[in-house]
Amino acid sequence: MAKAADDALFEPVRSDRTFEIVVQRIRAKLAAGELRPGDKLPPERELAKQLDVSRNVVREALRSLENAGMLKTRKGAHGGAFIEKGSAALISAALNDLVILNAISLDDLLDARLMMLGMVLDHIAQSGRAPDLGALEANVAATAAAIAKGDSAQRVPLARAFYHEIAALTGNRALEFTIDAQTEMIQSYLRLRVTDMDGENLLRSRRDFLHHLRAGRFDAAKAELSAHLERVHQRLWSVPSVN
Amino acid sequence: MAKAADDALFEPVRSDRTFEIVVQRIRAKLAAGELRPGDKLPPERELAKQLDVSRNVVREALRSLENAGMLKTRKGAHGGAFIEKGSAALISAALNDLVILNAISLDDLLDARLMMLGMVLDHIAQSGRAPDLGALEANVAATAAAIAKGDSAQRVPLARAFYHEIAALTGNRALEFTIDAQTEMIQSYLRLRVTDMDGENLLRSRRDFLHHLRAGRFDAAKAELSAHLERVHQRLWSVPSVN
DNA sequence: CATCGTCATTGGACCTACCAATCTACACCA
DNA sequence: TGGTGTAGATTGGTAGGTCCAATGACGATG
Repeated sequence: MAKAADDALFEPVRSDRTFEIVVQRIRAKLAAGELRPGDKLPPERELAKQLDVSRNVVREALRSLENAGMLKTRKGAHGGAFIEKGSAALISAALNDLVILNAISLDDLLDARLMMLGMVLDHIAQSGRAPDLGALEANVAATAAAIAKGDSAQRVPLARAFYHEIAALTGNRALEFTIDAQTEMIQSYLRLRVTDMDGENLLRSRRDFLHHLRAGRFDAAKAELSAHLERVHQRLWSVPSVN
Repeated sequence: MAKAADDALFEPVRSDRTFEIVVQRIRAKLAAGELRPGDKLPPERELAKQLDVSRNVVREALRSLENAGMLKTRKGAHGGAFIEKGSAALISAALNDLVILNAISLDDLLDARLMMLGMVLDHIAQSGRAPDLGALEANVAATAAAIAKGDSAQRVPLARAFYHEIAALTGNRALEFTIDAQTEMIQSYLRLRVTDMDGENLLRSRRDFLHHLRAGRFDAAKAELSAHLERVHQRLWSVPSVN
């Protein structure tokens, strides 16, 4: 019997597993806009009955969707599976897995982020429009306040927001998400390794950066950002892991 | 009974669901290098016995890992769950979900990719080193051959490879993966909407691009790339969906 | 020697039962 | 009256069993 020529005469009758079909059905409803963030799916038992599959299959499908960040489940009386709105966590989880699998190095990730932040500034410079720096100003002010109060718990989310606002200067959400994902991923490593950074230095760098931006000196801003991140990254390797 | 102050005195004894713990265990073995791509996990029944959980829980855990692209399962005698090596599919799936959830628009994604490709060229230009164009030359040659033979099936993967090789010029794997993911994601839309592009035009653009690169005219190369992608994207909106 | 059938292995699907968390409603007591 | 606590209903989480289906190895058969 001829074993599968280059173009098979017959394709498999049923390649997909049942739970994958269920996933596709739900994804389709999402793509079609029939299900929107915040909506609740029917209970597992009900869903199983409607789709005529076992509850087990439904659960495996929900697991896939939940893992992909499209769902969250809550127990109890008015619990269930709720549609989430997308977040950078989707991408940062993927990046994290790629680092775990040794497909990319942390070094490359750091460089890539630096390059992309620089790209954002280049893009702004090239567009000729003066960027709206309100969010960045507010962020630096909040950082100053947090440092003054010694509130180090606030520093990590503020740092994340800082880079987010830089990305947001482009108005391109795809870039925002990508850079957010990189920041999240890198911060999850920093949290493990660095105790606390010198607040004064951080603040000076942030203010210089902002100052350059306001004056339209994008190259100088880029250099400042670059220098700051270099210092941070340096720290990442010099401090031993706390693992 | 005091309801949860800002900093809870006691954290929940067990917040994680059992299958999540199983996922963490397996991820940990991956991160520690005890499990490497290609390795096989024990059979579900065996794993359930070892971890002292139900087989159901094991299956849900495997579903999560499989969905994250870290595993693939095969049925049958010598089947099982095998560790995968990472791929851009992880990120492109995440991007796809974000588009589905309306968190980002296809437009932004197209722009972001264009910006990042430009960034790569800027980076090369700035580094001063002459890039190794071997892979790109080969790709364009293969594209020419495919067009001459009328082999349109080869065109899509060749186009993907083309952009991959551009990203690879940086030697930064994180960028490679990110750009690959964008390309994959966008191609999955193009495949739905565009019949076939004019081969002659494509080839001319590719050759011009390469010619500029060889001569070290990075800005001209960038402009050519940009113009080409503009044409492609134009097409994406002008041709009605076949859905 | 090729071909076919058999069998062990392993993932895929189903089912039932029960546990655990959560919210509602209502009875109960101060 | 009003708060308090308890019972019940709803719903996800876990257990553990049965059977089916695909796969590959091995041996029987022609």
